[in-house]
Amino acid sequence: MDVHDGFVSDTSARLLQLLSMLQTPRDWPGSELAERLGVSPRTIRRDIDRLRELGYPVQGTMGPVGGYRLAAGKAMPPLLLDDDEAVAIAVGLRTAASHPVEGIEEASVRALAKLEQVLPSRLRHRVGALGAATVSMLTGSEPNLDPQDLVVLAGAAANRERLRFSYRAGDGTPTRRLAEPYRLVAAGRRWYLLAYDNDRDDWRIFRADRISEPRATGVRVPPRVPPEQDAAAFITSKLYSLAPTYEVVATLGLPAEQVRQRLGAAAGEVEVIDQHSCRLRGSADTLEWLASRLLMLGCEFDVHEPPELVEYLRALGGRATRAAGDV
Amino acid sequence: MDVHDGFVSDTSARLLQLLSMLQTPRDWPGSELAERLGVSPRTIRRDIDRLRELGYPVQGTMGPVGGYRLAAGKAMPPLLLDDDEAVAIAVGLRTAASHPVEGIEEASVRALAKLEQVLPSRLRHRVGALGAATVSMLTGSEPNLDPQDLVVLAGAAANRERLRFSYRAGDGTPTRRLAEPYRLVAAGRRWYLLAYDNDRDDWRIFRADRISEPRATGVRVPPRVPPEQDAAAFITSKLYSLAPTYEVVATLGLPAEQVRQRLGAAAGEVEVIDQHSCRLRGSADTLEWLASRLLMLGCEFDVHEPPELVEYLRALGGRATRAAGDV
DNA sequence: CTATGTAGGCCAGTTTTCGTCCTATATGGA
DNA sequence: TCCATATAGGACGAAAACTGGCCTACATAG
Repeated sequence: MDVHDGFVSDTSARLLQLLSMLQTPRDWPGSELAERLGVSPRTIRRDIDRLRELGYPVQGTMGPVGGYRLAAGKAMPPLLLDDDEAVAIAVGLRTAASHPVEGIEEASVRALAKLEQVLPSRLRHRVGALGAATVSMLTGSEPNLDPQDLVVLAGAAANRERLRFSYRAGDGTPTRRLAEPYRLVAAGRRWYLLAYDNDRDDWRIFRADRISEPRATGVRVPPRVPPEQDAAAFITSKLYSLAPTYEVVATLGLPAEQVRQRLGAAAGEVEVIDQHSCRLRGSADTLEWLASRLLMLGCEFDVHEPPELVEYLRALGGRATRAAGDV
Repeated sequence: MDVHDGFVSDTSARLLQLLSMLQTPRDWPGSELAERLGVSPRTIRRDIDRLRELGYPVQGTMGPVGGYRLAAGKAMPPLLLDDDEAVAIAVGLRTAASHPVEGIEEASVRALAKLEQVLPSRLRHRVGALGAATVSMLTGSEPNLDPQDLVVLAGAAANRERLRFSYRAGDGTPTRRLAEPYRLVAAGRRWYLLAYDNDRDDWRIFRADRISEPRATGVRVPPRVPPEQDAAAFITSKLYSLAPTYEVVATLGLPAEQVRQRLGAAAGEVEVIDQHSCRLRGSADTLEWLASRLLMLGCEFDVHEPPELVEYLRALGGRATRAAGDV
């Protein structure tokens, strides 16, 4: 709990502290709130009213064991976090940004940008240290994508700031770029930046994990007209040339229902074969990801497509068997 | 952006909206803020002053391209999230709670509890749907732990509320329990609840993933004296009888430096053998976790200890090889 | 039934807040 | 170099809000 109690007896400051206390999962008697905030109980009751008028439903239970606490309303109240909680959220969002969850990719980065913008520097160190240990976990041999860079890209896109960064192409040669970012989008577990390349004088799509050292120049540019009215159309039209996706077909030795439950509905289509097996059709963008999910099911399975996955599984199986070879 | 502009011309409400806008990663000219909030520019400047006095450093840049934005200060300002961002944070925290990051386990659950307490119900559905797809990913065959239950446990512990839940013992038989939770702690990727069992009249440690349907009774009980002055001591003394941990010894065909970088420093001790290989000693609590991390390295390796891991790798290797067998 | 908690009306005195002036200063671009 | 535009902030009067101290009503646990 914040212990910078006492003065700054501003009404607004008191309301914020009140919100902070009420977000704790416990009941606060009005008398205790009054004492801690240094005002009369009557004022506390008025403050509670104020919060309610602002749309934050403070739930008050009567009787000797009663008290106030903040309940769920129709709008999100401002979250008042202590240091540890802020770090925990930042770490969680960084991993979420590295392994985006379908449907909330952009929101994750927006939230991370919002948080990192105001995160005290002493906490930033902790986030970096903790994040480093977890980020490279599922990426396997993928080049690791720094969430911090993502935040810079998203910020520049939102702020219409010109951006300078170095980009290494598919063959590994790095180039220095100057561009006006338009949007940062996620497609199939990868991040792409749609931007107007000032050197090439044309629109380009950059893979975020090939961008390094992005720096916002601070120069704001007027919003440029995207190549097509709908940016999403342009992206999807060009994306498949950039994103190698694998179409999977496999037979699994597990009831269809269990597979759906374990893989989640987003995994693809699951057809029932018989009581003990099913067929899975889906798509993914990295072999490591695919192989990991299939093996984690713990059941027997046959992979029919794609051949790359078969090859990868053969190699992985060999490594595992050899690792278990000489005890 | 929130578009419930206009009235509710309360000073506090305006300050909150101002904070909300300033957290966006862009610059806001004072004139635009004044227009949106329906007050004069002078009032905006005064509000900015107020925020600064509250400890939130608003950074203002002069000149024709200037504007205000919230910078990182020494304390966390209240986070004002829109719906999508709140959902993204909740999803991130749920996965973080299921796979706790060392050092911030409790903070993750505290933050999640704080957020879920005030999360509007319409967003709660989305969180549930999105979370279900990701939670069961790394757990493998582990019984999945509902983050929602964790929140209830943490809340009850913080609020000193008596708790009713059903607990299934190691042999699978479920029992109904009534207990006074003391603390929720994480140890090695698992959650444990230290509580006073009212039926048994003694202190017990419950594994959180074996608890189902926890319900806070709403009855607050006076804080009970923990069995030893330091709860952590009691827990660690009893924990190892509950938590099966595996001590790993393996030889990896990868330079020690790369292993440290890829696995993170927390993975264990890495000894240099020669330029191309190293020896890893560490501990983990699930075989799936161990095997996955080792295989994701993509290098050849030999597992010396424990025998269970060898056996698991042999089985997994067999499955992978068979899956790749008939193309 | 009683103690304890929330809920809220009323009133007077005080404080804060707001808008409209004003000037000073820093910055980017023509 | 000069100008337009931005932040930064002082002074003042009118208006609005806030606060504390009363009061009563009502719900709940023991």
